[in-house]
Amino acid sequence: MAPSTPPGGTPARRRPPGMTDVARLAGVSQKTVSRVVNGEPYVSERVREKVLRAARELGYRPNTAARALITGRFGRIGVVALGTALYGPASLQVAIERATRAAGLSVIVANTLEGQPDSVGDAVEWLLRQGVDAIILSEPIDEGVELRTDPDVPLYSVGRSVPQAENLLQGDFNTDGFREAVEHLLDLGHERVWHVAGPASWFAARERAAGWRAAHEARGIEPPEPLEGDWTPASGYEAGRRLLREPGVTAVACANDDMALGLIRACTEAGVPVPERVSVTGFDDIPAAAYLTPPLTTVRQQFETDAVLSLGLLLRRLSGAPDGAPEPSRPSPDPHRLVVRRSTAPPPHRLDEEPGKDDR
Amino acid sequence: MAPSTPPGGTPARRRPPGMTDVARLAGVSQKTVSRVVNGEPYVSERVREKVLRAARELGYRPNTAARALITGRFGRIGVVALGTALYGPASLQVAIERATRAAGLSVIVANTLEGQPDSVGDAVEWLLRQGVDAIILSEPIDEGVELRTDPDVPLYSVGRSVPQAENLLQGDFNTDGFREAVEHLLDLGHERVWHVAGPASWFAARERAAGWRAAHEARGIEPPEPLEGDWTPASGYEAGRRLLREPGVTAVACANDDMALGLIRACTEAGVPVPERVSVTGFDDIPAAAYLTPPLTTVRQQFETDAVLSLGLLLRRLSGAPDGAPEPSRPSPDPHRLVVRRSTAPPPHRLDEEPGKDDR
DNA sequence: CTGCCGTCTGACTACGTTGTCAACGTGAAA
DNA sequence: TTTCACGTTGACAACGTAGTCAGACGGCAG
Repeated sequence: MAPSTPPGGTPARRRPPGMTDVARLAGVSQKTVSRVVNGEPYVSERVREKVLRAARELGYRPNTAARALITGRFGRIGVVALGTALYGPASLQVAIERATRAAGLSVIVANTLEGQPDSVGDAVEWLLRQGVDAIILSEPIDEGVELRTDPDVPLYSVGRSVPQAENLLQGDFNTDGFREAVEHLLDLGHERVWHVAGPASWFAARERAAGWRAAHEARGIEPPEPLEGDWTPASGYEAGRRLLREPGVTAVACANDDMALGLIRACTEAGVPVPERVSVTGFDDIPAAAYLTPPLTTVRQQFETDAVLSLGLLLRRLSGAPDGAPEPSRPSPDPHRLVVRRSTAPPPHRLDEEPGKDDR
Repeated sequence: MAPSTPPGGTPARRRPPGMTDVARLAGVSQKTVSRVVNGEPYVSERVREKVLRAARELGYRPNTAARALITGRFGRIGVVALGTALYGPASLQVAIERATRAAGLSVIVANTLEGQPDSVGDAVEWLLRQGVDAIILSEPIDEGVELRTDPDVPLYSVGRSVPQAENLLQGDFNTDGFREAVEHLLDLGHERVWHVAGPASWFAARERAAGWRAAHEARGIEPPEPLEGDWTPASGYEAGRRLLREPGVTAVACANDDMALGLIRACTEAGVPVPERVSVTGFDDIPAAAYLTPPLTTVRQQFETDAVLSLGLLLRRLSGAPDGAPEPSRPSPDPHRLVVRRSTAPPPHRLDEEPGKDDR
C-alpha cells in the first residue's frame, strides 16, 4: 500500500499561493490580480469576479512583506509603552490598537523597563528595525531621554512634549483636572491640601503636582510638603501612615485612585474616619472607585477620546490620504470631570458652620 | 570648490541605505554584508570589521520585509486578546511581549470585541494577513468559535482548550484555585457558599464555577443557585443587593476581586458587616485587594510564570533552534495560592460572643 | 473610412534580501 | 610536483508584489 505522502518524511513546507497562482487559475496576468486586490480602477466587472473567485478558491492572502518591500511602507505603527498593567495606560493602549486596526494598519508594541532610561531608546531602535511607518511614545516617563530616530519615521507622543516628537494631545489634562480636585477640597473649607504624588519621573505625576500647587497659589496659600508614592496602593498606605502622624491634616489629594485607596485604608486602620476627619481625592476614576468604602471622589480623564481623535489624523495620513484632504476638526469637549462622591467633606472644625464661601 | 550638497533644493525622500550601499562603502560584495549582518561563519575578522564600520557609518538597518519575503518567516507572533484593561489579561499581555522581544521576535496584537463572537475569527484572519509565524489566543472567550486557520501558522491558546490550538498551560489553575477559596469558607463553618460568577462565555468563569461546585460536591452539599456578573465592581454590587434579600447568606465567593469589592460595598451600605455577618472572597489578588476595607481574602494566580515558560519553548522553536534541542523542563511550582485576609470569618451563629468590635 | 480617446489588460522591471553554487587562495597530504 | 580540503568571497537567481509603459479594443466624431 503506497502512502499518500511522498517518501523521505519531510513535510516539504508548501509555498502559500501568490498572485501568480491566482492569476494562472483565473486566466489573467499577475498584474491584474494586483489591481483587483488593491481595488484599483480600470478592471472590468467580469474579470474582477473571476479573480476574486480564484483567490477565494486558493485561499489567497496578500504577502505584506512583498508589498512593504516595494512600497517602502509597512502598514504598521510602533507603540512604546511602559509595561505596567495600570488601568490608565492599559486602556489607552487598547484604544490605540482599535483605532489603528480600524484604519487598516497594525500595531507592534515594545515595552520598556521602568528605572532603566536607555530602554526607551532601545525600544525605539527595536521598532525601527522591525519596520514601522510611525512611532507613538505612550511611555509615561521622560527623564533624560536622548532618542536617535529615523528622519523618515515620524515620532509622536501622548501627553507630554519630547523635543523630537509631536504631541498627539492638545492641552494638559492632568494639571487642570487635578487643580479642579484640589479646588473642590479648598472650597469645602480645608485650609490646605496635602498631596501624595506619583514618581517624579512620570510627566503625569509632575503635571498633577503642578495642578495641586496652582490651586494653592491662586489663593495665596502655601502648600504643605508633598509626599511621593509609586502609584501603588501600598505606597498610598505608607503615605497615609506618615500623614496621620502629622497634625492638622484634613485633606489629601492623591495622584491616582490606587494610592488614594491605600491611604484610606491607613486612615480606617488608625480609626480616623474618612471623610469626617480627613477628606481624600484620587485621580483616574477607576471602575472600583465608586464602590470603595467610602466611594471615592476623583477625576475622570477623557484624554483617550482626544488621543484617538488625533491618532485618526495620523492614521489617515499614513493610509495614503493626501495631505490636502479636509481634516475633520478636533473638538476637545469635556476633557476631564470631577466626580464628587463621599470621600470628601468639610473639615472637622467647620462642621457646625455653613460653608458660605463662594459657590463657584 | 564644488558644494557638498547638490543644487535643486528638493529633499527627494532619500532611500534608506541597503546592504548594497554598505557593500560599496566597505569594498565587498553585498552577499558578504549579508553574512556579517546575520553572523554567519566564514567571514574573516578583517572584513567583518570593515563591514560593521561601514554599516554604522551609513546608519544601516536591515530590511525585515525583504528578509521575510525570501525566508517566508516574519519574526513576529500575533496575539489575539480581548481588549479590556482588566488587571489579569493586561499583565499577561505584558509578560508575553517581554518574553517575545527577549527572543528576538516581535508581537502584534489584535483585540476583539466582547459579545461579538465572529471577532475572534476576524482577528485571527487579520493577523494571518499581516504575516505572523504563530498566533497566541490570549482571548478569554470561547463561545462558538469556528476558526479558519492556516496550516503553516501554529495556533496556541493560553488557559483553555480550543480544538485547533495547543494549550500553552499545563493544568487548570482556575478550578483548583477557586476550589481552595471555597473550601476555606466551608472550613470556617459556613454551611453553603454563594457564588457570583463571571460571564459564562469566559472559560475562566466556567472553570472557577466548576471549582466552586466541586468544593460543595466533595462534601455532599448542594450548592445554592449561582449569580452571574460581568467582572465589574458594578455587577458585584448588584449581585450583593440581590443576595442581601435572600435569607441565610453567610458566605459569597466572587469570581474576581472587582466583583468582590462591589459586593462588599453593597453589604457595607446595607449595614451588613463583612466578615462578621457575611464572608467574601475574590480571585486574582489585584494590588488593591490588601487595602480594601476589609482587606480581601483572595487567590493569587501565578499562571503568568507558567505561560511565559511555555512561551519560551515556542519562541525557541520559532527562532530557528532545531527541534531536537534539549528543552528545559517545565516546572509548575505553586500555581496558585490562597491569601487569607480579613474579609472571611466563621459564620455568625458560630460566634460564641457577639461581634462588638465594630470600628465604624 | 480615419483618427482619437478612454477603458482595460499584460509584459517587464525593481524592491532588498537570502539561498545556491562556483571560484579563488592557501596549506597540507599524497 | 599534483591533489585535495578548507576557509573565504562573490555572481546570480529567486522571493511576491507594485510601478511603468505599451498595446488591444471599442465607441464616437470628423
